[in-house]
Amino acid sequence: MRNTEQKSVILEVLQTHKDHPTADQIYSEVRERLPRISLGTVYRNLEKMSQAGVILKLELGGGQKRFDPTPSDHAHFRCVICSAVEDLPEDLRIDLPELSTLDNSKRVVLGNTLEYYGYCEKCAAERQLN
Amino acid sequence: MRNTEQKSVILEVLQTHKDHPTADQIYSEVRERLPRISLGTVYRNLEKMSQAGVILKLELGGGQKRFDPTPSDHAHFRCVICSAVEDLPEDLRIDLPELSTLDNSKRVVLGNTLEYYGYCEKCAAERQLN
DNA sequence: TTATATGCAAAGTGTTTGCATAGCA
DNA sequence: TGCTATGCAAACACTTTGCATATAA
Repeated sequence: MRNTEQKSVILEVLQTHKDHPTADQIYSEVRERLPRISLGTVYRNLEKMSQAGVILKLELGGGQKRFDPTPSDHAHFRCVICSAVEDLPEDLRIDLPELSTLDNSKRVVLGNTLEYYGYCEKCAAERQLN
Repeated sequence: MRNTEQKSVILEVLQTHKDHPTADQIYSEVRERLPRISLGTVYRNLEKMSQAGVILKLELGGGQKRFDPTPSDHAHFRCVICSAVEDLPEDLRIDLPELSTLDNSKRVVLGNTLEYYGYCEKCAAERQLN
């Protein structure tokens, strides 16, 4: 993996985020610094970095992939109606079993994500009305 | 939600699965019983049933949504290289915090999924070679 | 009877890819 | 120098949607 300005700007932009931006959110922010960068380059770099374990590619619903600068444990709540994704409080995180207990295969475990799903506050309210 | 033959066949087909088929896998199996059903109908019904909490829509990576007949707790392993999704042994499941502890919002929690990610056995092996 | 569901096909959305050029190592 | 990354645009894969018709309640 070669070091290019595009790649480092993408990573820097991503690291300023506390949430999980989509590729085109990243693209538009990166373009403020590199106006000629292409969306394809953004996708290619995000993909490579997530394969390298530098960042995390999340598939949280809503049709768009999201990217996380800190590949650490996370808990999210996803609404099955409107696809909204909300972060859950840190202290919700539970102690997961030792990764090695996954089984005795040769998988390399980089991390995990925990996702709750259901109706968000807004959709739950609208549901009551029907 | 009206009961139609299409809907019940879709649900029946899904319930024969122990894995998490994609919409077009379901479509092709349903078509053996209802040759004139359309893909759009399959999508519409899967969406409705997942909104109703009857089934679970999973976004596990690989670009395709997957559907699960039993909206119960699940643990998966996803390869960040090849996007393969593997089921993890049942006994891996951990005791999650009481859903009510999520916070004191008015969210309705239907369930949760736990996902590990990393390199699957095959991709881990190929990675060693490089 | 009438509102919801269907089949069909077209449109949409997000993502990937081929190719010629640029630029890192 | 040689090989990887880029920009551009076209192609792709999956999903959603408009519309006229069919059908459950």
